[in-house]
Amino acid sequence: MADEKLNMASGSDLSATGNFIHNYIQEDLGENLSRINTRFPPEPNGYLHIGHAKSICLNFGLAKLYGGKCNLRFDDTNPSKEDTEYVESIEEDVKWLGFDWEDRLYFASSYFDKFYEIAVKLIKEGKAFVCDLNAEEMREYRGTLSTPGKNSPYRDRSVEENLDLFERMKNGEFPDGARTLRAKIDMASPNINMRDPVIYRIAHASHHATGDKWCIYPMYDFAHPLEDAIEGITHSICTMEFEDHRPLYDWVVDNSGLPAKPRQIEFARLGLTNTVMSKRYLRALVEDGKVDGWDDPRMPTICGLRRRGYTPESIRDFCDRIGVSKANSKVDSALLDYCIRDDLKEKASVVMAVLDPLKVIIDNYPEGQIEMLEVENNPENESLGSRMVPFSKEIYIEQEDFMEEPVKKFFRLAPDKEVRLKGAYFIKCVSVDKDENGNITAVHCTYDPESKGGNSPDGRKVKGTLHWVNASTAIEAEARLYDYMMLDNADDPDGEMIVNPESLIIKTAYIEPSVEHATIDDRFQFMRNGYYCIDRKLSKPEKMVFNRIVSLKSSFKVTK
RNA sequence: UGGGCUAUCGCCAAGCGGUAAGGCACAGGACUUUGACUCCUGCAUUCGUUGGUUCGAAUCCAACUAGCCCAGCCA
Repeated sequence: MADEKLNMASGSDLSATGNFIHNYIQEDLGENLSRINTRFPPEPNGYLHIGHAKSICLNFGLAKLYGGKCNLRFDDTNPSKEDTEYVESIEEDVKWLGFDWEDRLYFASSYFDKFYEIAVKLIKEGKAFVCDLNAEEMREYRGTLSTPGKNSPYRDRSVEENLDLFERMKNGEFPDGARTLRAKIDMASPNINMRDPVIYRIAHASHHATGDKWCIYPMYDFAHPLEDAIEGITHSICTMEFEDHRPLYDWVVDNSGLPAKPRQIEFARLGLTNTVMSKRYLRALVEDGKVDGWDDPRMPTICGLRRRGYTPESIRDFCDRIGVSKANSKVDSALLDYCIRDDLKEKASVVMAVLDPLKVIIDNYPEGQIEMLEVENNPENESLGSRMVPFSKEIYIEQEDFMEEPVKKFFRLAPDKEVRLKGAYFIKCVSVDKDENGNITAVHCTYDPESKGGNSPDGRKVKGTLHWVNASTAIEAEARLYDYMMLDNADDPDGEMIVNPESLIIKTAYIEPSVEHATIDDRFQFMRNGYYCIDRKLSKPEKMVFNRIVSLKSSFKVTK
């Protein structure tokens, strides 16, 4: 089932062009490869967001499509930033998105011995050296974007001395920053990444997985290609900023002595309107208390989207629709909205809830009577069945569904106008109660007993159908209405982060009693309003809290 | 400014020398016991610009222009 979905999500037609990565893979498959392997390689230093979801869908999707495997690998080569807390949340998120790495859960840190061995090999071959330059000196020697660097004075140490020094680095004889191991490539390269890059640094830090076993750690540029080669990854897919690193990636693979020859392919990161994606800004929002943690329902994090009520299916569908290219881009958040509405429209039961109540008194309805009316749960999906909804003399409708002086083309309730109450009766407005200030306090109607269920035997039509809720039996719950986290494109890196002040509006919702036993993964459409779910963090049986996942579209505009 | 990359509809994005797919958004209309959904219809004589090659160019060549990335002992 989940597999079918995945297959569909990644396009099952092998001849489909899809994107440029498919083209590369198909070329490679035609030549020297019989199958492909990919990997999703997060550093466990933070929470995953929807940009990672794009990469996850891409990597797992490609592997599945071309009959290969996708590994989950933690790129944990920098102990000062990493923590097991993050590996747990990342595993949870990948699983929740619907992907399965089976038994292929790997850690860069489990290859530390192998990396060390290869570093020693490079030293012996005269391809790496221990450098005593400090950070500042190294920067000076590196040159600039437009001027070449110059060789480190330590570049020509003997193999023996390098071997000795490197071992002593490993043994903890030197403090952090005292020395580095560098690849000996070309200080005059126009590509700065090739100017004798550091491949090992000293860091007396405890590693989340290896503890205090090591005090030297490999750099990304050295470790990553080796991780890929060791695991037999054929296509190492990463984001565009690593494009300049590809020559170094290839250099490391070529000089590693490892037989594999993974190919690095870069694609553009996901940008989304009305939000921020960079870890730095997301962290700032959390730390400054501008949002309710990493899982705030406005956040683009996977845990935030999950708490908001997005389904894994909708996120996969989104990732599938946005495509993959090398061009910088920013996808309209309206597409994500579309994806979740599209997924929920046949899955979610439609219930009635009123957020801005206006009391309606049905004058000719028997006092004290409550009758149960059967209403289908989803007109587009009969398999969702039906439920019973209580109805009586006093009900609530939305304030916006009544106008004492209706604007043109207003076909909801107004004096002397007749409308249908969904699944109940036709009602006609006969009078209005007002307080001393002239505010409407209640609307009086009469109902047509013949129209039970919502149709009149005489065949007369009404233009409007309103949702409603019985006043005496409604559940009072909290409704949290969300809007985009950021105003338009307010992610100004230099300015203060301004969260959209209307991104969270809390209201009281009066909901029909059928939602009483709703649990965490239940999702509903509040009729004519939007899709909602239980907030997994805040909702309690005695005081339910619903998150609005996304509103319904509306083409009705009041034109006074 | 050295190197790398990118530029096709408001937003994504196919296209790979034979005469501009698709999705979202938007606008009309039909339908409707959700002003939702669904269904029709419309939405790039034009592919950053300018030249060139060709019977023919978004696709090839040249020169411009604009944007993004790189000078961490981060990933």
